[in-house]
Amino acid sequence: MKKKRVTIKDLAKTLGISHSTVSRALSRNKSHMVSEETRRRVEQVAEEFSYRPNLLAKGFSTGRTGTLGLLASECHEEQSGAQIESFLKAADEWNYRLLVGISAEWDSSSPEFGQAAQMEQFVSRGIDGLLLQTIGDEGEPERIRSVVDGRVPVVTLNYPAPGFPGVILDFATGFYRATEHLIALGHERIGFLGDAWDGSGRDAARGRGYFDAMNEHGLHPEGLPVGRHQTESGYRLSREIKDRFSALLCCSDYTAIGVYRGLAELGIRVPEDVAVVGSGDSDVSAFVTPALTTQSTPTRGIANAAMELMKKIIEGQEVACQVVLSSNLIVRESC
Amino acid sequence: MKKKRVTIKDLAKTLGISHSTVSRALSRNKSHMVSEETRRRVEQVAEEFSYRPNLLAKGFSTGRTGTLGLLASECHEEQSGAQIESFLKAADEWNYRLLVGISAEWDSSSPEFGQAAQMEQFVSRGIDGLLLQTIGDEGEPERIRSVVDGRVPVVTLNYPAPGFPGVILDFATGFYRATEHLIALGHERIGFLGDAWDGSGRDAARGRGYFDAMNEHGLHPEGLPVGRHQTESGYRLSREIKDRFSALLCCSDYTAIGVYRGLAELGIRVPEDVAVVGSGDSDVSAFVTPALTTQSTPTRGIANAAMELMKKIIEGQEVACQVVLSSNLIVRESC
DNA sequence: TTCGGTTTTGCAAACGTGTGTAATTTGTCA
DNA sequence: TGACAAATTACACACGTTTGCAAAACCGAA
Repeated sequence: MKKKRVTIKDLAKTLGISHSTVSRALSRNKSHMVSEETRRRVEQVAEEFSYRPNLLAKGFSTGRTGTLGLLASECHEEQSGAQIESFLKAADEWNYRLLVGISAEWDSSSPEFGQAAQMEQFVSRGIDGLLLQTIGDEGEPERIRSVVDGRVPVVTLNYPAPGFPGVILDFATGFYRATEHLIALGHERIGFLGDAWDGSGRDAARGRGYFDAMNEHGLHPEGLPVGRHQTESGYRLSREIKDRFSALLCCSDYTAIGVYRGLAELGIRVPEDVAVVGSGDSDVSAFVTPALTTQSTPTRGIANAAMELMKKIIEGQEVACQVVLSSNLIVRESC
Repeated sequence: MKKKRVTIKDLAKTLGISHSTVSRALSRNKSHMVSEETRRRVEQVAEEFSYRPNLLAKGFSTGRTGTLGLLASECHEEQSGAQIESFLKAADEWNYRLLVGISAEWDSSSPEFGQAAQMEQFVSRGIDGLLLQTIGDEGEPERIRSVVDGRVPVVTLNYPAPGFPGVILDFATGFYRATEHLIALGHERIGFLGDAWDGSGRDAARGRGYFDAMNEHGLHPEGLPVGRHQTESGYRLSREIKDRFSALLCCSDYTAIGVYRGLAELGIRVPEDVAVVGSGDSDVSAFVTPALTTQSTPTRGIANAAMELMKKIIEGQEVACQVVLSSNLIVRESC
């Protein structure tokens, strides 16, 4: 069943030349070392035999595979999916393949398949670079360093790790503005739904913006930890809101949609009784009722910036350590 | 900067034995060819040097890489993202890595980066199997065969391709039941929102179920093509609905949510004036108002079934050509 | 024709691992 | 102690490609 692949040697044999010449003829940048004449003949035979290079062997030989590793965080299923898609498209445009993994927060019972193991797997498979979307304190820089150990360039995503280049969306300023927006509307009891315990955690940056804005206006910040950002989490938490808050900042659109539902069941109206702000500008956010005011999240922009950074590092350039993308508030009907 | 990796030869040298012995000592299934004594010594030194096998070289040598290719369709960003995540988790559990690609419907201006090219890339990279989620008539079996050519086992996803094993969710029966459900509620003017032109297309199976149910009850089926399944599509289409229909079957939850919004703006109530059914049982579907009646879509089940199938094929077993998973209707408030 | 230089080609090694086969060691029994 | 089988190890090659270096071919000029 398994057919033998056509190799470079097969071509060489039928052409009556050495396989190294064939190799040179087919490699784009070395083709000046081969006469135009033979290059054409080689290409013709290659076409005829529908030769496909063994990229495994090529990568093994050159140390370059044209493959990047993407270690994504399992945050909110749907939202992180959109981000993954953006990376896939960006990588495709830069002519890279992507080995994708999800750092397993969901099953800590088998630590051997955790983040570090995935990273090692990727590195062993000869990736040219690693896109790392770590969560919370899982991403201790030393641990990353110990695994990768300067062998593979790393670009961190939305999580500034000292010493590693990365791209981060400026959630802090985004949430700062969102909070100010709510304050300007007259709100004082503004709650924060997200995991920003003691200044770290998944939503730490958003939390910082929120805290700063509240403090500067002499207001008392108060937050509710969410756990996994799912619609259900927002629904569940809405029970604890009652009349504690007149406005809510959610770290995910989906959490916000869950809040919508929960509040509605309690007879609390949005935005009349409670204003709600989301984050992510997800596909649905503009179409729920009331349309959700949310923080824009340019997944394609993040992906492109990360790829650009990665490309530069691979090519040996020095790069600015952190690329910061700004996020603005998309004001709709929910506040 | 780039450090040299510790190889099997390095271990051999410090141990004063040949590298082939080291190889055998470290390989799980051949370790009976090595004395217990040396196996221990090898493992100890390997640990000490923190040896990591070069999986590229291993794959090159053995022809097995432990990597699968997943060629996903860009359907609806969020929904396909959830399915991709399920595959990643399933693959991880079976100890496989996933090379992920998206068959580029979004940029047909560069056909060289289309589906066939991605498949070739994957095959050239030495994947052990290909998970293929094709759309519409893009997935002509001959084309797949010409690229893969019996070299790599293929499992198709939600798209039965003659001659290829695959796993499909029984959308047809699911939509048949959904349609019957609506008919039982007294609806007669039931519209279908999806791409099932002339029996093929992305939503063909759903369309079949719908058509069958309508015909069997002597009702006139009528469908609106959607294009990309996004929330916005549903919103846009809702303008064309007016009072043509008293019930709508949407091939995606997100389309349904868009319809919600559009109808609301026109002063049409759900479910009083128009009943709506979605598909996908996405995270948000239970939390929109009214909670969406939808067709369940077990992404994990699909992923697991596909992995199981793939594993069997790789191990050389004969397999049933199509695994069919059933889908049931989750009745909520929208009809 | 011969020389020097340039272009083109071939040889051989390298990348890290697996594996068939032969060589060596070990163990057992007479 | 010697012989023979069994267990263990070493040698060498394979996998497909790239690449440094030397050899060959070519070309123009003296």
